[in-house]
Order: sequence, then C-alpha cells, then structure tokens
Amino acid sequence: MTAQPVLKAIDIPQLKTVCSSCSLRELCLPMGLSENEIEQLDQLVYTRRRVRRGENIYRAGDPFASLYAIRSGFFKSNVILEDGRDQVTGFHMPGEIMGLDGISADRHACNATALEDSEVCVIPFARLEETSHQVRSLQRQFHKVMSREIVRDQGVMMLLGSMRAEERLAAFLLNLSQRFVARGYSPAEFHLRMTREEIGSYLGLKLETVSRIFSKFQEEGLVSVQQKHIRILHVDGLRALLGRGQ
Amino acid sequence: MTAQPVLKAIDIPQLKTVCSSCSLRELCLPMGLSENEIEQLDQLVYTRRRVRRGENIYRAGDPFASLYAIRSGFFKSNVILEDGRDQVTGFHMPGEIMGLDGISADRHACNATALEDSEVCVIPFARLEETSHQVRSLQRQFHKVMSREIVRDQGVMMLLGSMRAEERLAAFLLNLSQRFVARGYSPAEFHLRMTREEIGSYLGLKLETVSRIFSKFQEEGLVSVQQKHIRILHVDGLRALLGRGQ
DNA sequence: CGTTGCGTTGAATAAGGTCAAATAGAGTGG
DNA sequence: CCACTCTATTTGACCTTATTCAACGCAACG
Repeated sequence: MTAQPVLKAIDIPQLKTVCSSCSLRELCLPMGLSENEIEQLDQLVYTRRRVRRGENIYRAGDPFASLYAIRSGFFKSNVILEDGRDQVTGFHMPGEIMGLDGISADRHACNATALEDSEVCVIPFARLEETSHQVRSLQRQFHKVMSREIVRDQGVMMLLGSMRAEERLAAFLLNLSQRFVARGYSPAEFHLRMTREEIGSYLGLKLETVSRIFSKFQEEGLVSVQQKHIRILHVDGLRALLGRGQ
Repeated sequence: MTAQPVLKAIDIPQLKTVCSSCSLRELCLPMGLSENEIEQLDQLVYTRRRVRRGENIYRAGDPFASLYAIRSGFFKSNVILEDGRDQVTGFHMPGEIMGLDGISADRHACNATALEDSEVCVIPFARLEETSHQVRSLQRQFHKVMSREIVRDQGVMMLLGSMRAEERLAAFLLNLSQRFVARGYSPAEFHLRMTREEIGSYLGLKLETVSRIFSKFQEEGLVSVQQKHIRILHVDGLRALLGRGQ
C-alpha cells in the first residue's frame, strides 16, 4: 500500500500511521484541518495497534494515557456493574475516537472490545493536548469530537428513555446504516458484528426481544435478516416506526 | 428584569462574577487551578445572568456561543423528538457546566430550563478556547469537565439500559444525595425541584410509576416523602436495592 | 459428527404502562 | 381570610409489553 523500502523496514512503514494520507481523515480527528496542520498530527499519531477480535484496547480502571482512533474494524464499549451486569454503551466504527471517558479521572471508565480483528491509531493524550495547544484548529476539532460524543449519548438516552422496543431497533438500524454510508459502504446491506445479546444490551432489551423484532420486521418486509446479514428493504417503513411511539 | 436605565449601574457590579472568590470554585471550572490562573478566568467570565423558573438559558437549535456555569439554582436539560416526546437528559446543580452539547455543531442540541429562579455565569466559548490556549491547566481542566460529562452519560445509559424501576429511583436519590453533600448540603434531606413527570422522563418511567415507588420506599421505611420534600432514612437500604437487579 | 455458541420461537409471567378518579397543595382574587 | 382554581400527586383496576424459561434449529469448527 504505502511505500516500502526493503526488508525489516517493511513492517515499520506499514505500522506507521499517517493521518495526512489516511482515507478516514474527513471523518476522524483531522477533519477540517489544513494539509499543514494535518502534518503536525502525523508527528503525534505514530503507532498503530492491531487488536484481535475479543481483545480489549483498554478496560475499566486501566490508567489512561491515550485515545484511540479506529483505523479499521469494529468495537463495542461497555460498562460493568459490581453485580456483574454488563451494559453496552456504544458501537464504534472506523474514524471514531475511543477513550474520551478516561480523561476525567485518568482511568478508563469502560472497556473497549474489538468485535472483529481491527486496527487502531494510538494518540498519546499528553501529546495531543500539547499539539492542540499549538495548533488552534486542532484544539477546536478535538472539542468538537468530545462534544459530538456528548450529543450522541443524549441520543442514546432518548432512545432508552422514551422509545418502545420496535422503535429502538429501527433507530439502531437506521443509525448504523447512516454511519456506513458516511464511510462509503452500502446504506442498505451490511453485516452486524455484534450478537443479539450485545444489541439487546445496548438497546435495553433482552436478546429474545431483539430476535423477535428482527423476525417481525422481516415478516413486514422492512428488512431481510439472515443471521448477522442485514438488508434494509424499506427505509421509509423503518423511519415511520419512529415518530409515533407510545 | 432586563435593562433598566437608572438602576443599571447598581446591578452591574452585583452581577460581575469573580471565579476567584466564588464558593463553588472547587467544583466548577476553576477546580485545581492556582490563584493566578483563576484570575485569568475572572477576565473571561464577566457576566452573570438571572434565569427565572421556567425560563430557558438556551433551546435546541439556538446558535452556540457560550457555556454556562450554574451559580445558584437548579436546571434540567431535555431533548424533544419530532413527535413531541420529551426526554429529560439531566438535572444540573451549582458548580456544573451546561452547554457542552453545543460545541459539536455550533448549535445547541437540547434545551436548558431553570427549575427554580437561578443564576448562571456566562462563559463565552471563543474566549474560553483562547484562554485555555494560554493557560495549560485550564485546557486540562476543561477537558476533564467534558470527559466527566461523557462518563456521567454512560452512567445514565447503564441506569436506563439495565436497571429495573426501583433500582433507577434508588440510584437517582443516591446520586442527588451525593451531589448535595459535595455542595455542603444535607445528604439525607432535600427538596426535589422537579416534578414526578420530569423524574420519570429522566429515568425512563411514567410519573405514576415514580409515585408508586416513592410510596413503596416510604412504606418500607427507606425514605420519607412529602410531595417534593425527601428525607433518606436508610441509605444502606437504598444502596442494597442496587446491586441485585434482574 | 458431536460439540458449542448463537439465534429463533412459543407459552407463561411479571413489570410497567394506561386510564380514571380522588386528593392535596399552592396560588389567586374577592 | 376564605372559596376557588389549577396543577401535581397518589392510588386503584386493568391491560400491554417485554421478560423469563425452555426447547429447538442452525452453522461453524475441531
């Protein structure tokens, strides 16, 4: 892909991350920065890390040192309560930044688990703060990223607090679809990386309920569901499900 | 209430906010800053604004320009869906910062409504970014404030996603209690500023359910409830309610 | 070819929601 | 100060939705 001098040097450039040539730069931290500014980011984001399916980038309680930008793959984040209950708080795809929860207490507050083999760019936070101290537009962009996370969370609260089960699943599918589009994938056809149980946890439902609603949507011709393969057949039908809750 | 020619000069010094002499400085944005640094904040936070009960500091869609630190009073924030459903996404008390949702899109994403006559300190965001560009520890502190908001939201998701009704209300009361303590008020006895409906919306329950559970807690001797006046009689009893959900 | 994990489906049940009525306070105007 | 109004709250009876429990199917994998 990128330039490869010779032998041992083969892996190094491969793992060297360069924001300025990254296809996700319009979605990720570099969004809205000039060429010049992005090059300053390149200095900062110097390692990429492979994460195997099932592995964690960090766990709740781990000391916080870096943010992680998803380069490829798919993640979930989840919080675990003392009694063992496990709540999925988000699903994350390429271009999204994980780890923002760790800043407040210098420890991560949740786990971040890869749902498929993935790669993340490691962004040492101290250096990010340093650089954003220099580069004004990076500071600005970073604030937007954090704020976007807050707005996203409000959306989830809305979903959990005032939607019924069918609406939740419809909203979930539409949200995924939209995010896939932004990444150049099909809006209508995609592969769920998470289990029914993880979807349920995220949506505040039991896995059986999720499964039943998938079946119902399928009967109604809204989507075609084959295990983890989803095809949205009737977007407006799904949209119509929102808007008229209880 | 607003500009009144003659009296104006009287109100201005009264309304001048000074972080360095503010009793909330250990909870608010100045947290952890040196005397010297706080004085730089003083330059920045130069107006205080009165908000009457029922008034909004901002509404969803309003252009974003400032953050607001609560000086006194009590607020809720809420999002409204197209179909009119209204979800309370948080309750806010003195020392807390509101408006962080507005940074991401330069427009506010939710409404912020005073639940009692209140005062907020207006923090012009452009100037905050500017100053935090200068004062390193302010940058740091501001990031922590945003991150804390993200962690808080995760807690709400946990609550909405995986707790049953009684647990939610218990968690809600304990959380309020804790925040009151941090502000020097009694942990056991307080006045709810919000209605049952607002509590219900926040907790993803109907107001009748909230009312029933209050009654149940009262029967069980956990709390004494008289309309909006709450007295926690048995904290450990409430705590025990968490931890063993479904 | 059995094992294992994930997904689907059905029947019974429980948790909350809905609807309706009664009550309690707070504020208002006479 | 009292009657009146309005809104918030409480409570009961009934209903709906989602959960629970259990059985079964399916696909991947060693």
